[in-house]
Amino acid sequence: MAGATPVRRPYAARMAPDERRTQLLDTALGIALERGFHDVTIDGVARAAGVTRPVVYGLFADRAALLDALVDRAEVRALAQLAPSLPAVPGLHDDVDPDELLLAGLAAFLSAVQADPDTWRVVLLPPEGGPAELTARMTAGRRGALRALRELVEWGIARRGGPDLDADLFARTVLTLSEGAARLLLQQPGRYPPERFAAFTRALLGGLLPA
Amino acid sequence: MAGATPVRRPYAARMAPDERRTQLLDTALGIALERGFHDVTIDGVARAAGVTRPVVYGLFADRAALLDALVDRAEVRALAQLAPSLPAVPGLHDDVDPDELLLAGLAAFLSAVQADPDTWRVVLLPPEGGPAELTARMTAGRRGALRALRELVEWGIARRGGPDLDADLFARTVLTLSEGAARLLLQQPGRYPPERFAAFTRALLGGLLPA
DNA sequence: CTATGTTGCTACAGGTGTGTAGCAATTCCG
DNA sequence: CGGAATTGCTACACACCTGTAGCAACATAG
Repeated sequence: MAGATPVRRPYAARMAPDERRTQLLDTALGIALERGFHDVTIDGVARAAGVTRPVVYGLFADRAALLDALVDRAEVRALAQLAPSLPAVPGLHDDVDPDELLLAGLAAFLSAVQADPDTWRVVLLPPEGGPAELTARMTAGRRGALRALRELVEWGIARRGGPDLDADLFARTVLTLSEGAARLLLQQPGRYPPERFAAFTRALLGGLLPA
Repeated sequence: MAGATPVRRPYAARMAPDERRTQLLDTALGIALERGFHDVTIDGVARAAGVTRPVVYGLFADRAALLDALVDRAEVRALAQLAPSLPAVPGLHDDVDPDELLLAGLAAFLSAVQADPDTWRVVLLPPEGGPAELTARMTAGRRGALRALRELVEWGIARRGGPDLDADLFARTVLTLSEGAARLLLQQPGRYPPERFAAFTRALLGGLLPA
């Protein structure tokens, strides 16, 4: 039929590098949330953004760099939201109620999650499938969180005078349950509003009064 | 140099289908545990097993079927180990201590994990990266476990007479923490022996005595 | 209405994986 | 020892992804 009309691709809207960069990150974010990190490919992102691969390569060195930038942005955002409400470890005799501190922390965390769900979805996503660097990175982040929590918890246990709990396990418990709560909140905000977790936690802690 | 000697591949040891099948599943298991489901490919399994792809295709229809068989086997094994110690829901007035029931359940679970770590590693592996079917399947399994747990927990809360806890959240808490404990046990059995979790749980529950 | 920089595109070369058709080596049994 | 029957292998046709080199379209300032 027709004599090989080469069919040039319609030119994508031009965009300043910064703008394109965030557009591409948003696109990558969408794919990561839908199908996991392992399905974030340069090719896929380019197509989803309506652009060709070289455009992506102009802004990110390779797939690893793209993913890195993606979680980097998420971490920065997440921390920015959280930082204001991160409590320092009080002194042993300060007049601070450990239970209230924990509840306040949980509330702050959950409301951050609620305020910017997609960011937190990334942070909470299992790193499986990403390159090893990514996994290492996210594991390191979790370890940091755990360390900070453990200090708080040690203070809390000493201060509180209830049962003498294993601080390490308790810190892990708090972290794990908080993440679990966040996941439920993200999946079914209707059924699992923050207040529900607050009430549950309060009931648990209330039962744990010092003898 | 040489006149195109075609270099035939050394013939792999012949094997009856059933035997080969389990060999391939074992190989796939190894890869899954090392690098996650997403890196279990027909090609990779074939190579790791010292065999060519058609051999694998002779036993599994495709990658999805292979993964399905893999987790299938793991689920069967896991359930077989667990079934003997799965408690039925006691009557409201039966003479059973809910705390002891929970502790016994945890102990049984952790000792199953310890007895067959690789099987449980599969069950506890995040399904991310596998095909959607796999994710659906593993999610369904978790839902089943949760349903069973919730019934037990409802009984326990009523029977116990402590604080009136949200049964759904409590069941989720137990499930999440048990999984977490299993993961720790699998990663660092030295630092996190089953008794440590038992002691921690006992301390927690002990603090929760009915008023 | 050009000239120049910017942004995007095409095209290539290569890697790894999927799934299938048809042939070749082995094994086993008469 | 000589056929089946069984088991494994080679080869092919795709599909999708990675990176890169060089060209084409656009935008804007003069």
